Amino acid sequence: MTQEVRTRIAPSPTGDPHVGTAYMSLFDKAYAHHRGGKFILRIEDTDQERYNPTSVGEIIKALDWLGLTPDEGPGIGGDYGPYVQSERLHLYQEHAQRLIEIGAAYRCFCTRERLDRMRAEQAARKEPPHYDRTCLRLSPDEVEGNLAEGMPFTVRLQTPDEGTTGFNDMVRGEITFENRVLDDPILLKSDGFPVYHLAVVVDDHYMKISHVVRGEEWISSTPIHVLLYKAFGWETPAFAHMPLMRNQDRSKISKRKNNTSMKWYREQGFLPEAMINFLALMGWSMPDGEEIFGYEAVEREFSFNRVTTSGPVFDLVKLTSINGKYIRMLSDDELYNRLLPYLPENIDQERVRQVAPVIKDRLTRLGEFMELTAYLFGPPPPYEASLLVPRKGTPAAALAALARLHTLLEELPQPWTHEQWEAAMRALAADLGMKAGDLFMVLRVAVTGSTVSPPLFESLEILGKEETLRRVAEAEARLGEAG
RNA sequence: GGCGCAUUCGUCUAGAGGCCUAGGACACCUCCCUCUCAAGGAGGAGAUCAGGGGUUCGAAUCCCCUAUGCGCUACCA
Repeated sequence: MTQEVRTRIAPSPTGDPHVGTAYMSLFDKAYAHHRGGKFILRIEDTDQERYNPTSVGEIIKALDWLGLTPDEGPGIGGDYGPYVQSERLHLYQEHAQRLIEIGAAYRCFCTRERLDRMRAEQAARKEPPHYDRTCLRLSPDEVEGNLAEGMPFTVRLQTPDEGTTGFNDMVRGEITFENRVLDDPILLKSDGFPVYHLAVVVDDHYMKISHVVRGEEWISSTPIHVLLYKAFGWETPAFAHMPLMRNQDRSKISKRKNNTSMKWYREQGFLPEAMINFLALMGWSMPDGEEIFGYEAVEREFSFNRVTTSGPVFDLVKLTSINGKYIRMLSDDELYNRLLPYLPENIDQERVRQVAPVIKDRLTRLGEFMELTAYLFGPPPPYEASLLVPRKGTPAAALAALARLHTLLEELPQPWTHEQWEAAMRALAADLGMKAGDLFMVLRVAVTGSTVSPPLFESLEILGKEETLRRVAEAEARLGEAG
């Protein structure tokens, strides 16, 4: 029997849930599940200085929202916990100790100050920065002495001086590094916390991670990880380095140049399924070229062979376009339900139900609903009387048109539905010597306060006869004052 | 600076030696539909496949060099 496929996402809880975390999770989960395996969440909170306690919950919430809920993780359960690194400290310490014992790692008593000075000198000499191995040359007695004095120390991996270390990347093929360019990395910090390199290898091993799927930024440190697996005598997992999402200037996506918080996308009213579709299109494509597809399709079709190697620019315009498509695919009832979290507390929900189908084609984000339809829930925004006057018309003519419109609307029979009045209004326009479109525009401005609006007739129906007439009367007054 | 990864329309991509006078999507333009705006439909413009050398009967696809971009180069991840 082959080994179970297990992938993981390992975010550090340092702030808002990052869109890059969602991006990686999508492929992690899709691949694992495609192979009948498991997707694991592990929290990498070994950097105490950047730790943010609310972040873990936010990350889980964001993944849930997208439908990327992990199979194992903190608060979720699983047989390989704990899934938070700060609860596994003893493990890293034991393993660092083991590396020292077998001669693969050594204690380093150098202070930050000395290291800073050393690097400054190297830079001055135009040498690449690297640890000078002062502490590797310490005699056993010196080490014992330092320990006895209680000097703080870090643990460094001793990297080989010769040969190469490589690995086969599932998206990029063979990648090899000269061992001599490898610096002796710190594995355990002086506060007893591990550095990423140690923690990730120990955890991935004990959590039985079979495929390490992560960002391209990790390629350079993979040889260290490979060396660690070797030192421990463990089997190395498969690696897949995904392309990095980019800002418009092609630098690694950042919150200065993009909205990187998943919370933001949710608040704006991007649909999770649109988000998934968009993310899946970055660096991956469906075999049949389909561009609108859901998570199930990604899971069914996913393969690292179809992952692109160059970093895609994150394009909010395209996301918005996809989001609009998904909104239009919603039934009226679904749209109504999805809209609810984006509405003010005391809104008239029945009216929302009426408005939803009318606005559907015009919505690009759920959060846009109120700004597009405010005039249907309250008075129209203030507008200049001149807006009521058609381009080639006069204020007097507009006023006359409004008066006729007023009477017409008043006299129209119930039920108050537009099929009845459209013909009558067109006739009125002809009678007034106006283009129907111009007459409709006068009414539109009177009712919506704008020359750009959702459909006029449906708007009148929703507002009802009384409110419509009120607005027409007000427009007449406004024009009267102005003229 | 060193090392690594990358390079097809503005952007996301298709493309695994002949099907490519390079296809699709977003954005853009035109037209149709139309009460405005959208949505929808039909068209259009847009890439000498980074550049240069090879290999081959034939290269966007394979190899080499150069350029450019990005990443790493922390007791961050």
